[in-house]
Amino acid sequence: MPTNDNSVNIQNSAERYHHGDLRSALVEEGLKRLESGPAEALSLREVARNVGVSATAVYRHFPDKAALLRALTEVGGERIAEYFKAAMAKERTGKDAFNAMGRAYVRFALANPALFRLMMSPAVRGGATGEPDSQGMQMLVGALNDLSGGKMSSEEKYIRRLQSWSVVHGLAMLMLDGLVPHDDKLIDQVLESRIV
Amino acid sequence: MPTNDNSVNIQNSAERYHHGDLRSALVEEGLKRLESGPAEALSLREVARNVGVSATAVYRHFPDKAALLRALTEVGGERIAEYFKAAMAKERTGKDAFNAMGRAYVRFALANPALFRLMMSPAVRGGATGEPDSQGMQMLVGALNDLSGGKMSSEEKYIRRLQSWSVVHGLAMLMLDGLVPHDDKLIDQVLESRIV
DNA sequence: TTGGCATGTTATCAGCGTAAACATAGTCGG
DNA sequence: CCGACTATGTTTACGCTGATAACATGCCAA
Repeated sequence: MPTNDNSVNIQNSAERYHHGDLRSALVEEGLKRLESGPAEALSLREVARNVGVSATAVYRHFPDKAALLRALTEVGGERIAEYFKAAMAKERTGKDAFNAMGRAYVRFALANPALFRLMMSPAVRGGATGEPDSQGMQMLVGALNDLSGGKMSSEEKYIRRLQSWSVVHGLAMLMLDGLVPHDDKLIDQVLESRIV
Repeated sequence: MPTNDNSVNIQNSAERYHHGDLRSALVEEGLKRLESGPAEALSLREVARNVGVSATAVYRHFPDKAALLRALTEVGGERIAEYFKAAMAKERTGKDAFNAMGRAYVRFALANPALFRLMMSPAVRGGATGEPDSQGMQMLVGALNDLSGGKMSSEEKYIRRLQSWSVVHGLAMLMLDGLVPHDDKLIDQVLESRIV
């Protein structure tokens, strides 16, 4: 028998008084619910119910609903970073890399609508102004900086960065909100030709 | 005494059983509440309370909460159209006109955050895909079409239109979500230099 | 072994959207 | 002028929600 088995003992967790790893289970269930509806339609009670635990058990792991949602956005940050990594792995040059990142950004948004919205929502990000410091955002900013040529002032770079982020973010939101049809080819076309 | 006085008889409407023009009052109060918080934080009961009417009176004028919100977006459509008209009145050439419209778009969003979000939210627009057919959107589309030169195919025009809308919409959302500081000069800079 | 602490539960509260039944009053045909 | 119809209000009630307080359980360390 191994001495360092730190995995949680499962054995039909539904019947045990203590769940074992309730926090993770709540996060996982929360993510699952975000796949079938917006964050506003996510109720703590439903999450608890689906995990098989009382409604108020959630409060042993999260001070309130916003805290659970914040935990979900952290997972979202990790996931979009994976999208970016995969996109960057193929394209290496500045322009191609940024285009790949842009596609990844929009596709992530379309693949995870509720989660993406949640990640961007100010209520859950604490209302603090400034770019999120997640790994994914840092990658995006890096790609944007690589993209802009060396002869620009730092202010010019900043404006370029904002322009690029705006196109990508705007396209993602417009598609998410059903104002523009979801169409992979369209994403490429909008992000490709670089004159606006 | 005039014979054709079709104005509502006011006289201390709080004490009369019938309100007189409850529907308008509800819409007005709804708009006021949107000035101090997001649409998700707007409750029918609170609106009714502030208007001085019972909670369920709302249902004589709107089948459900979404219907009231939809009425608010209609007012929003009229208001953004006014922004656009004012912007277009000054600048007439294609490029300047579009820049002016873009500034108006972003400024409207920043001046009416909750209302703007509501107007874009798919839940309230019935979930139908396609551009909203409000007067404001038609003006925006018109300006975008004017902007693109005559030598483009209609598909190219469409892509250009999407790109322009994406920058403007993206910048608005990023500022609204607190990811980019609210700064009038920044708006001009991002919308001005046309190479992305 | 035992006592404390982390982690569950039950009971309860106020607020929400909404439906059903009832009340009031303005309008229109006789 | 009067009575019924209809539009528009109210009261009551239901089930859902987020959240707090008090109580129960069981793991772990002294």
